[in-house]
Amino acid sequence: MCGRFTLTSSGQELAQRFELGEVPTLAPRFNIAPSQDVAIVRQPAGTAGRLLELRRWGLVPRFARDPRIGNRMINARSETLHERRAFRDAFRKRRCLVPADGFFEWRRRGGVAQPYYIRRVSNGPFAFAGLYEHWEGPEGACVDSCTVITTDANARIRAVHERMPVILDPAAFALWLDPAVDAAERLAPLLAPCPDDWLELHPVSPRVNDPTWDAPSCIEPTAELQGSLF
DNA sequence: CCAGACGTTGTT
DNA sequence: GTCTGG
DNA sequence: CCAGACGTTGTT
DNA sequence: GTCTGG
Repeated sequence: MCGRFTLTSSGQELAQRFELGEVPTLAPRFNIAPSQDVAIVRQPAGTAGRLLELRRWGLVPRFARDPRIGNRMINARSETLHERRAFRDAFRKRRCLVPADGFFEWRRRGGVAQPYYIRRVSNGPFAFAGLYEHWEGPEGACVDSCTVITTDANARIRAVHERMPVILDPAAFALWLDPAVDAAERLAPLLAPCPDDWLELHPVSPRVNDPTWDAPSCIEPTAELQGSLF
């Protein structure tokens, strides 16, 4: 799955990769966690242009009475998107890209959870497939939120974890973002595990476990944690 | 009909 | 154990 | 995802 | 809002 990621690329790199107009450089983030604001790229209905904006990570369905439900909607399974009530409408009409330049997965063995950092071999920004939603509560409260779609891990990632985020081929961005497209049979093929050779991974310090620790040390390679001696 | 969920992951 | 917050 | 709380009453 | 479960 995907519960932490990084975004450190410059505004220029993001603008180039996602075919955006001028984008301000965001503060580099080495430990983006659920409930925090994340950048997304979307194409509003009735337009041909893309825009980058910030949204809360953890999708709050329109029908939610309590927006805290979003804390448990940080991922959506690609296999069941089309039938889940919480995601179905967003899958048809509100798809987005979630720019990232790496993500974390934890390998559990015995009592030890070893975090790994995973990034592109070519080491630049890429896109998770995502969905977004707009929620309005009583008294004018509103939340603009998003979620990251998951799929089976590819062979390389499977050494660490059984699931991984969907990473879209840039050639698929236009179709994925087009709000006029709502044919599940055209979109489903995009939601596959990315090729093994796109990604590389290395173990990192468990400092990344603390969602308030946001520093370059989150992604520096380290030795594997030692398991319990007992 | 009404009430209650609406989700994923991992672990057992 | 389960939920909330980051 | 992980970390940290998980509760009420009364008093200041 | 819509579906599932009772």
